[in-house]
Amino acid sequence: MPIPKPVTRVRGSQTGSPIKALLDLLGRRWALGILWNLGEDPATFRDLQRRCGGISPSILNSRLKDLKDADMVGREEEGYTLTERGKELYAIVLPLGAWSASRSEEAFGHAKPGMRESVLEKAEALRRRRA
Amino acid sequence: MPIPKPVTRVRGSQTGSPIKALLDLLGRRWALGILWNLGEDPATFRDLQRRCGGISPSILNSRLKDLKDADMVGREEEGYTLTERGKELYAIVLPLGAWSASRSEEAFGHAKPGMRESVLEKAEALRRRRA
DNA sequence: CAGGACGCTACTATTATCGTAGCGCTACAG
DNA sequence: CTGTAGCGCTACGATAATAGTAGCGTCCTG
Repeated sequence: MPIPKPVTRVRGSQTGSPIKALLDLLGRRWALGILWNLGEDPATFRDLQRRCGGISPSILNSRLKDLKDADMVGREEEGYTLTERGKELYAIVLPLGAWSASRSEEAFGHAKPGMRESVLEKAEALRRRRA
Repeated sequence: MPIPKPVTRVRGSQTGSPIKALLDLLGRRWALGILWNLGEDPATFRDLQRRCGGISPSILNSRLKDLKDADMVGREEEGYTLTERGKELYAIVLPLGAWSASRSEEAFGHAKPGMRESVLEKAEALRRRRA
């Protein structure tokens, strides 16, 4: 099950080329958030729901379906988890965490205490894992 | 949940930490697409509209406003263009292009003619520019 | 002046998302 | 056995986001 097939287009976006399909998938609300929250460790449905700040189950399920169709997440014993493809994607978007933290600090002058660290730790953790 | 107050929040998402705010912003439809299409060179309003495949002007304008508020895009003589911050972000998501192309190719064996090249050229171009 | 492109705004129709309630299941305690 | 609790998920009405089309005012060029 490939990346969003060029056939399954969504409203308006004429999803022709791969990049458009991808941007389209990631452009759906919570898609990136789910990817992000599954990045470090698997999570159960309700767990994921909590991590995302109380996302409604209908949407969570719908998004999970999208991501499963795109072969980004799979379902294992421990719950939902990223596939190889999902992990690759996660690795790509990972820098967003550190970047947003530093940028936010610069912009609003107040990074949330602990947040920057936790984000950077995440990045660090993955880097170590991949080494 | 005590929270900082980053960008403007949207429906439901309790946009707390910087990363959530960012994922929220990028999670809006066409946000990534606009970023992507502005990556290489500036574009006028209608030009951008065409590049995004006929996105409706109301949404385009709304998204541009969001991105301007987030200091990602600015408006210059030549049209809309990425700010420094926007370029940083673009640099982060740039690999998505090549990745989606290769993944798509692997998945259904046929990259859209011309697309893969154009994507890779984009990456190449930026790399040269930054070197 | 006509014609065209531009940046947008206004408006309605359609869709996506939210929020809550709740079902069927398992586990585990009383 | 009964109760309580968590789980994965579905259903559904309410509401916000997006699509799509039309068009205004402006600046050009001819």
